[in-house]
Amino acid sequence: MNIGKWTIEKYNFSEEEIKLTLSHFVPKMVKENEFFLKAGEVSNYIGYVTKGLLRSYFYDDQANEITTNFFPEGSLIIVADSFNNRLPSKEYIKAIEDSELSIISYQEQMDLYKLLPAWYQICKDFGDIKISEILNRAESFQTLSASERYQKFCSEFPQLLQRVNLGYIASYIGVDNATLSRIRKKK
Amino acid sequence: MNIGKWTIEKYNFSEEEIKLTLSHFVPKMVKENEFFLKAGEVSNYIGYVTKGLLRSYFYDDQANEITTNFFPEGSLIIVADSFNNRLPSKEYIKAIEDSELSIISYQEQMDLYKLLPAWYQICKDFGDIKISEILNRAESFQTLSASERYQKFCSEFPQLLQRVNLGYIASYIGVDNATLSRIRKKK
DNA sequence: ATACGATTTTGACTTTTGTCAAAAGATTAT
DNA sequence: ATAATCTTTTGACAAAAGTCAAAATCGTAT
Repeated sequence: MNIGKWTIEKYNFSEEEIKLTLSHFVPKMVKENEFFLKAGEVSNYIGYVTKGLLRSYFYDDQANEITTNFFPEGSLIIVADSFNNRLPSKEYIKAIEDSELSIISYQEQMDLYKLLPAWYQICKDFGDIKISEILNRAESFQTLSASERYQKFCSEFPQLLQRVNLGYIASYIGVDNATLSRIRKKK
Repeated sequence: MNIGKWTIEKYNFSEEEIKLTLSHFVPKMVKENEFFLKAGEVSNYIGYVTKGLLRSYFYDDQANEITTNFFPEGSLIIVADSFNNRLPSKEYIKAIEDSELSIISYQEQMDLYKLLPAWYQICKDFGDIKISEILNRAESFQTLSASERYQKFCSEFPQLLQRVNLGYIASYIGVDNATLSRIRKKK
């Protein structure tokens, strides 16, 4: 089971353990424009995207839709605050394309902690990767101009450029729609 | 041992286990303007701040000093990328005031994993708190204006206002020095 | 192909933020 | 107390980004 960054190879699991882990996951389809999670619900699943593309977003005070993340194949979807602390989510997660996920429920995941002590380690490592990703994102906002953030987005996620609305990208990099259009125009 | 958000109370440790945990920590003083970590070094300690105030910063491409965090009493200092992946740090961590920390080395911490399986859980939970903090920070950049970010900083960290240079705050909220001065002027 | 809706671009204008350099104010060392 | 240094404020200006509304473009369903 090699799932990109989210690999469990390095934990030297036995066949047994791998089977045990995988047996706790179930497949799930999410059709284009359907929700994997709605704001107000408590996130009850971690999802690994095997196919397709989803995005997360929420509404700010002025009811603007703010895109916070894209989840193409190979992504792990965890709505950290909601899933970990059993709180209602602020975010929606919606499929941009027909998508296939492999999901594990909160409860199943708790069971795994008991059956497989390494599961804590795995989850901690996954968390560490998330931390690096978000730090990187915060740093971009802190130090880069709108146009530099767009450049960076393009080089980090070239595959997404063809697959998502520019409006989503604009909001993801924290820029007005019209401004992104102008940024793209000049070179 | 109640250390604010970073509490180990909820893990229902025995006296033994608490002693075991604490025995792995050692005290460390960092005088004003001294470094807890320098860029280029591999971060070898997690530090819990019991007294004083430190900050983390790095230099961007144009050699601007960018403040990324403040660590007053009650903070947990982990330079995630460097500590977890044993990579040289981009960041400096320097004391703004004479500070006292309680630190645990990478190795000691690894030993704790073996002696105390719950240590993984604790570290995962600490990571989850960090994730929420950084997400909150990224969201501020994504959705708030410079002056709103300053307001938010003031209400989130009122104690820091009196204790750190405005220049550090400006950089932390991603705003030019002169701009922050003007923001503060008008009301 | 046509028409509808959604997305993207454009124009004219405003507001926000940055830049640079100088002045004012604080702080520290001698 | 004074000089030297660091921090903060200010002014004049420039650049970046936002706003609003209309036009152009694209995609899809009929």
